[in-house]
Amino acid sequence: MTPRQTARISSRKQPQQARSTELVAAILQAAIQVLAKEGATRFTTARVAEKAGVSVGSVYQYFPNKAAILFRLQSDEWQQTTQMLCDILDKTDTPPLTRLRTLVHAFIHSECEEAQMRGALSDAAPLYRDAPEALEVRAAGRRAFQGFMLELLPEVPESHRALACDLILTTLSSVGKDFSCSPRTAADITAYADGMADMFHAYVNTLNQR
Amino acid sequence: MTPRQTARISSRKQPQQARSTELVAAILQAAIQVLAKEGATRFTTARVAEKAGVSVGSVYQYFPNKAAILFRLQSDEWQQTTQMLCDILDKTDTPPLTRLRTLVHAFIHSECEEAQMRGALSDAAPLYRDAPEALEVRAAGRRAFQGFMLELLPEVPESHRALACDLILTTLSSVGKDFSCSPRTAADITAYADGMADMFHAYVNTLNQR
Amino acid sequence: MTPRQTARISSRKQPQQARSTELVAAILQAAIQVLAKEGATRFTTARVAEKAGVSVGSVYQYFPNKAAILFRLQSDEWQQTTQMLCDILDKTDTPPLTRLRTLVHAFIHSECEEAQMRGALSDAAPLYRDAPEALEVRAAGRRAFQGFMLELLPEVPESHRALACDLILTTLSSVGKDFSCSPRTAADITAYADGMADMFHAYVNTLNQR
Amino acid sequence: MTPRQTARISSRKQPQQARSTELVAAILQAAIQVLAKEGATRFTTARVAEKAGVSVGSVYQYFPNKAAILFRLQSDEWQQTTQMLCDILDKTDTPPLTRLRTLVHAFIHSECEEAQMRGALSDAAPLYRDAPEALEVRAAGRRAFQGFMLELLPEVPESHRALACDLILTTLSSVGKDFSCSPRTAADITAYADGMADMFHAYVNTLNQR
DNA sequence: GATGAATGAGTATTCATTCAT
DNA sequence: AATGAATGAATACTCATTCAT
Repeated sequence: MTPRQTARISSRKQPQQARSTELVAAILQAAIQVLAKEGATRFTTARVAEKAGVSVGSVYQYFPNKAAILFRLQSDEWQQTTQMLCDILDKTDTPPLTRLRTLVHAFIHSECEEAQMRGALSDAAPLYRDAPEALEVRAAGRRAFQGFMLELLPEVPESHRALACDLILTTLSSVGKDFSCSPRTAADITAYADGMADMFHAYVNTLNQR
Repeated sequence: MTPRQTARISSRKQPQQARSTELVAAILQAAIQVLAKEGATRFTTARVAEKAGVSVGSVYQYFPNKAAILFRLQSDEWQQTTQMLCDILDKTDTPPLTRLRTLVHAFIHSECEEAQMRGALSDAAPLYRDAPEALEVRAAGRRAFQGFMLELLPEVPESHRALACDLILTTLSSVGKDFSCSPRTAADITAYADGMADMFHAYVNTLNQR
Repeated sequence: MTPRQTARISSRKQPQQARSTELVAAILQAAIQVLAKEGATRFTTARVAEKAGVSVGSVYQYFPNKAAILFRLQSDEWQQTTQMLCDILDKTDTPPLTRLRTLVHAFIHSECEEAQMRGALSDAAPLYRDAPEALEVRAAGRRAFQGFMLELLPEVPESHRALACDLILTTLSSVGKDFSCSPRTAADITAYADGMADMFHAYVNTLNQR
Repeated sequence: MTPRQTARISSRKQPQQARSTELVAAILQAAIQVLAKEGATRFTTARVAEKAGVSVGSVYQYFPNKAAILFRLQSDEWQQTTQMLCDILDKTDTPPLTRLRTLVHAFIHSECEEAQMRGALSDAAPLYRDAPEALEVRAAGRRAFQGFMLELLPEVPESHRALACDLILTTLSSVGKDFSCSPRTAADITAYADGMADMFHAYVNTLNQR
C-alpha cells in the first residue's frame, strides 16, 4: 500500500555455537516482553538490548535491523501455527469437516494466547510485512491448506476452490486477529470458534452440493 | 492491547463558523492526500499543514493532536460506510438475503476505493484505535446491523444471533480490509464479494434451518 | 573518486526576517568555532547547535543536513575570495603580470587567515565536495580567471591557454591550501607568494615567447 | 590543524617471521581494496579483516589502530614514489632539465594509477597526516630532491633554492593529487605533465639567469 | 484567530577496540 | 598467536507540540 523499505531481514549470522543460540533466544524473549509491555511504537532495539541484558551492538550482531527481530518473532509464530495446523489436517482418519472444526478451534485459541504481544506485533507489521521472506512464509502455509481444500472439495472447479481457500484462510487469520485483540474468556473463545466453524461448514457444504 | 495515550481525541472545538468548517475540511483533505502519497510513517502534522496551505498552529486549533486527525478520517469513513450500508438494509421491499449480498458487494467495492489511503490509515490505527470515540462509532454501526439480523434470523435464539452478527460484521470488515490491501481488478472484486456473500448465505440458511 | 552522497545541500529556507538571518549567522559562526576547535571529525550538528545556543531542531530549520553547513561555509569563503580576486584582475590600468603577482599575494595571505578553520573545512570536503552547487561555485571562479588569461596570453592558442589557466589556478589553490596548513610568519608568506608569482611569471613569459 | 590523536601509529611489532609478513601483506592488500571499493568513510577494520580473510584481532596484532593501516599504505606509496624519483634524478648522464621533465611525467602518471584508492586515502589523511612518522617519510623525499636542486641551480643562493625546492615539490605533489582526482585519459595526463614541466623549466631558467 | 519558529527528546545504526577463549 | 563476540559511545536527523508575536 504505502512505500516501505525492502532491506534483507533474515538473520545476520547463523548462531552455531551454544552461546550464540542462547543470546538469540535471550534477545527474542526480551523482544516479546518489550512488545507486550511497551507496545509497538516503543519497541526499540535499545530497549530490547537492555531487557536482554546485552549491548545494542550484540543485538545488531545477530539481527541486521529492528524489522528483522519483529519478523523473526512473527516467523517463529507462523512456523508453529503452520505446524500445528498441518498436524491437524494430516489426520486423514478423521472426516475433513471435523478436522476443519478442530483447526478453527486450535487457531483461535492459539491467537488468543499472548494476545498482548501478538497485538503489538501486528501493529508493527508495516515494518516487516512486505519483506520477501515474510511473503514466503505465508505462501508456504497457504500451499498446505490448498491440499486440504482439494480433499474437502474434490468436485468443485479449481477456480471456485481457490476462491474458497482464499476466503476461509483470510477469514480465519484476520478475523482471528481481530477477535484476539480484546480480552476473552475461554467460553467466549469456544463459542466464537464454533460459530466460525459453523460458517465454514455451511459454506463448504453449499459448494459441494452445487 | 498495549498502553497508549489516553488524551482526548475528538475535535478541540466545534467549528461553528463557515470559515472554520472550511479549514477543517481542507485539513482533512490534505490529511487524506498525505496519507495516500506518503504512507502512515511519513504522516506528520507539518506535512498535513503544508498540503492544506495552513500553519501547523491552525491544525492544532482544530485537532488536539495528530491522532485526532486520523481518528476523524476513520470516523468519517465509518459514518459514510455505515450510512451506505443502512440505506441498503432499509430497502425492506427487497428480500433480506438479496440485501445482504448487495451489502457485501457495496462494502468490498468501497474498501477497494482509495485503497492506498485506507491501507495507510489502517497502519496508523494504533494511534487512534483505542479512543473511546472510535469504539462508539463502531458500536453504532453494529446496532444498525443487529436490526437487520433480527429480520434475517427471527427464530434464532438471541445469543446465536448476536454471535452470527458479530461474526459476519467482523468478517466483512477485517477480511475486506485485508483483501483491499493488494491491488485488485473489478472482476476480482466482484468474484470475491460473491464468494463472501455465498458464505454468509450458507451460514444464515443453516442457522434458520436448525 | 569514492561513492558519495549527492543530496541537495542548499539552504532549506530563505531567511527573510531579521531574526532568521541572525540565527543563520549564529549557526555559521558556531560552525566555524566548532570546526576550528574540534576539527572536522568532531564537527557535529549537536555541537554546532550547542555552541550557537540553539536547539538542533533550529539548525535543521535552516540547513537540510550537516553537509549544507559545511558547504555554506566553504561557499561563503569562495564567494569572498572570488570577489577579491576579481577586483584585482579588473584593474586594467595595472599591467597584467603585476596584477597576477598581486593576486597571488592576496590569495596566499587570505588562505593563511583562519588556517585552523580552513584546514578542518578542507578535511570535511568529502562531505560536500561533489554537490552540484559546490561544482558551480568553483566553475564561476574559473570563468572569471579565463578572461584574465585571455588578456595575458592573447597570442597563445586556445588549448595551450586553457591548460595554463588550469595549471595556474590549480597550483594557486592546492599549493595555497597545502602551504597554509602549517603555521607561517608574515615574512614566510610574502616570500612564498613571491616565489609562486615568479614561477607563474616565468611560465607566462615562456608561453608568450613561443 | 585540529587536535588529533597522538597514539603511536607505526607497526606494533616487526614481523620477522615469514607468516607474519604474509599476514601484513594480506591486510595491506585488503585495505587497498576496501579503500578503492568502499571509499574512505566506509573503510573499517572489520571490512579490512574480512577482505583479508583474517580476524579483527589479527589486524590489531600488527597495527595498533585503524590510522596505522592507512599510514602504512601512504608510507609505502611514498617510499615507492621516492625511490622512483631518485632513480630518475640519479641518471647524471642526462641533462638536469630533461630529468626534471621525466620526473614530472613519471610522478603524474603514477598519481593517476589507482586514483580511486589514492583519492580515498587522501580523504582519510586527517587520520594519519600528523603522525611524526608520516612527516619523516616526506622529509626524506625532500632531502633527496634538494640534492638535485643543488645540481640544477648551483649559482643560486641557498635561501632562494630552498624556496624553489619547496615550491616545486609542493606543486608536484598537491597539484598532482588534485589532477588525479578526476578521471583522465592518457593524452590528458601527458599534456598536463608537459605543461607542468614547462612551468618548472621556465621557473628554473629564470632563477639561473638572475 | 493565525502563524511558524523553536524545542529537544527520541531512534536506528555503526564501528574502533578489547579480551576471554 | 588467533579468534570474533561483545561493548557502548557516538551521530544525523525527525517530529509532535508549544507559544510569543
